[in-house]
Amino acid sequence: MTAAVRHDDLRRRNRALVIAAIRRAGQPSRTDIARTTSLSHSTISAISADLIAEGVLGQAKGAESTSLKRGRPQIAIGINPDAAAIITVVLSLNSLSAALIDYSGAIVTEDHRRLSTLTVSRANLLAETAAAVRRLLNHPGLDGRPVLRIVMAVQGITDSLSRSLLWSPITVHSDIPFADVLEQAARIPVTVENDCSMIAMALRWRNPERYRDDFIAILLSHGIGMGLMLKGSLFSGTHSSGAEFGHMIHQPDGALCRCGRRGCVEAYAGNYAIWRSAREGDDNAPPAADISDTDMTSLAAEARRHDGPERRAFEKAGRALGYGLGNLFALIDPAPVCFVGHGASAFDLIEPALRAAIARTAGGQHSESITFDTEMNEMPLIREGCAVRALTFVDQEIFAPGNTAPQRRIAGRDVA
Amino acid sequence: MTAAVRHDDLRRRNRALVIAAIRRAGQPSRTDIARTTSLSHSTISAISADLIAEGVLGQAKGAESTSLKRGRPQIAIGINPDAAAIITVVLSLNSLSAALIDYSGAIVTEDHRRLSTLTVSRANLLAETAAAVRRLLNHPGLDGRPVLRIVMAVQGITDSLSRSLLWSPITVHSDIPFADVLEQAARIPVTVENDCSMIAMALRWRNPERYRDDFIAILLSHGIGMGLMLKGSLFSGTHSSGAEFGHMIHQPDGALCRCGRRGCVEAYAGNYAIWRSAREGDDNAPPAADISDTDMTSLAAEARRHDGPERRAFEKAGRALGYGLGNLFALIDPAPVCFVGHGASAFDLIEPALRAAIARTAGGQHSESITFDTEMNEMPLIREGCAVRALTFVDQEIFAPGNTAPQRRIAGRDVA
DNA sequence: TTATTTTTTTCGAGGCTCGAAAAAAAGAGC
DNA sequence: GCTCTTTTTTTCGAGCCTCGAAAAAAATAA
Repeated sequence: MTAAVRHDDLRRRNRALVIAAIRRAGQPSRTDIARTTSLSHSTISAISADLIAEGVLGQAKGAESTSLKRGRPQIAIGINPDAAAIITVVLSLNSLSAALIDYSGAIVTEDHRRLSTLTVSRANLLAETAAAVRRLLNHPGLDGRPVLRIVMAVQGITDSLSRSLLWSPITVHSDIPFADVLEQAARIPVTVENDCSMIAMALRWRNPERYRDDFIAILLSHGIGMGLMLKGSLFSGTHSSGAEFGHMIHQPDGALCRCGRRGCVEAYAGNYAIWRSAREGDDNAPPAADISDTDMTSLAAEARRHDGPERRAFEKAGRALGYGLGNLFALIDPAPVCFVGHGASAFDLIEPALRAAIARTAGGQHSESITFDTEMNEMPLIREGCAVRALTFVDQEIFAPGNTAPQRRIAGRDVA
Repeated sequence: MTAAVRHDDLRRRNRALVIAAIRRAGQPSRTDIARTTSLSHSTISAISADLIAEGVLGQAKGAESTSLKRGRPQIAIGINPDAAAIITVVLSLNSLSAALIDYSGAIVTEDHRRLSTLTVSRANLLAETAAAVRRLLNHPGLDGRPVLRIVMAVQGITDSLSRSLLWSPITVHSDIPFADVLEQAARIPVTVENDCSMIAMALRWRNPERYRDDFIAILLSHGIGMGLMLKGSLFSGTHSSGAEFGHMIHQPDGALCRCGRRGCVEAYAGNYAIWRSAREGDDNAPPAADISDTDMTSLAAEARRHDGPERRAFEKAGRALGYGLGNLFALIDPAPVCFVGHGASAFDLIEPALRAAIARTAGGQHSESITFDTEMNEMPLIREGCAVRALTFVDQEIFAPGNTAPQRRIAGRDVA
């Protein structure tokens, strides 16, 4: 039983639809928008006139209308970069990085800091995060734009309302109310998301051909993360961000996992697990805290050079990932997969065992036809995903209503 | 990017909303409907007047208005049972059962047949199904009602469009186009669904307190099936009905499953697996084709009587189910679970091992608080789920439009 | 300079929901 | 038995929204 549809929902949704269409197309004409949204020309005309008057959109008056066609030239409409701004915050192991992004999606400035996440106190972690946001809010490049949304991505489990980090491998603290604290500090709505979910958002934004409605992003790094897009929307658990692929049990009573349990996929496929298996040969040894990317690169090089424990460690990782993916496919059916992160650079070592394992599962009936993709660098993807998400929020919630003048609302918000 | 919202969508959706509210409430007044739908009184008045004029609803003129309150008495509105009818078809191992159900959800008549599904030819299977539908269409109790939808439930995997049975353990045939064939035979829109999905629908209908937005129905019988409700809608795979919980791999290279693979949950928890483990003690023995419920009951009795291979077989089943559920919970977070089918009668033997296994998985952090429910008889649930689904279709697709007179459309449909 | 073509805007029609007021239909009180 | 109160339902006008058709705008082609 869906909610009742009121009359003004109509305009709200169609306004959001128009903004989204422009965002995707870049500089479309009104006719283009009418075609992609399947709204009538009159409606597009009315909505875009409103949005231009409100300063959300701008007419690209630049003489780019070098159309060689006959007839009245199209007038390109674009997102007005100065209409608003958003902030992205990415917290990962020993690093805190924030960015100020204008309403068209362009980066205004970035702010990186090293932060010993494993040792920092709870209060300092929150204070550092708030300080990064405050630095961006005071940045001259902001230039008076109202900052309307902050989206923060963290490795770990967030609550289903996207307000707190419930648990994370990068800190000893749990239930960290980032959204509450940042909202208090900045007076701007905040959302806390899982990093891999943001990777999935970014993948769809970058390559909607391949990553449209159903696909899987798997982050291979110290641990294993997953972002899952199903039927066009991000999958999340009922109480948390869920999708804890790395902690599905691959082998009951198997290798010791960083989470304290046994036999998790991560306990075979995380960096620490591959390292442990290759160098120590003991699945029950306590996981190393941090293994550098360089270490993993040389481990992979060694595995490529000759047969031995290194090669077998990567094979075991592939086998665990394959069975895990196969179990996932049993539930959701096969879908395109993108392996993200530095671990993806060793995908050649992982792939054969992974495919062999998938072929032995229910989801692997057409395992040859499943395609994998790799992307070494996860950080830009995470930031981009946060930006897409934040801008979508702004589009839908702030600029969509149209009943009360949005300018006033923006001006009324305490920004700096 | 959702589709454009047209103006007439509004009425269509609000009409469907009103019908749904009435279906759930039974005999509500217009004021009741306004409250539950949060539409205004005027709108409810307009919509219900239309629907009554079209014959979809009826005013319960019976002097049930024994309200002791002051003021104008409420006028109860109800679904008009004669407005339409639907047919449910349930195909399971060696049984084909269909029912004719009126628009209020009451059963008009039922039609059971034994059918050797494992040996019947493809053509005969389709012919028998079509014949069952045809018998119902010729039943005098139909009484001129237009039959507007057929929903068929089958054990097995259906395609994502709900038109074919892709694979099923109850027959050797695959890719059986039930929807096409039945539509050809009856000239009525047909949907083919997974039986466990229909169980989930029925559970929510029966007990929305417990089974609201997120819950899991697990069918314990010869094989293991699952119906999954997530965020208020039935979960399905991207290409098929998906949710093949029974064929998630519990133990790589483990027990031989009916599906030919090794280590599936079903290969430990299906009836044949429990039987095999208790009586043969060899996990690699080929699965028995059919084990009667009586056999399973006596096996369970023996397991309760004394320690031994019987008891251990049920424990192994519980362990497999527990790890499987734990892996599922890692992805979707814990949710209420209902075990359905004859196998649920041995839940007392399964539960301890099941809970112990869940506690060792990522999803089992609060494993004590997870509640399980059992329901021995799956057949009524499946039929009820089909009925709910079929009636929802009729509500939304047939009676919602309102632009063209529905009466004409109904009359124009070739029914008998 | 005129005709053609294409895009954009304007305008009226038709629907929809909503709030307020009116109408309807009972019980309560004297 | 009559009037007052209370509650439900209907009616009516206002305000939006989308759409199609027609008009206006702005270019090229001849």
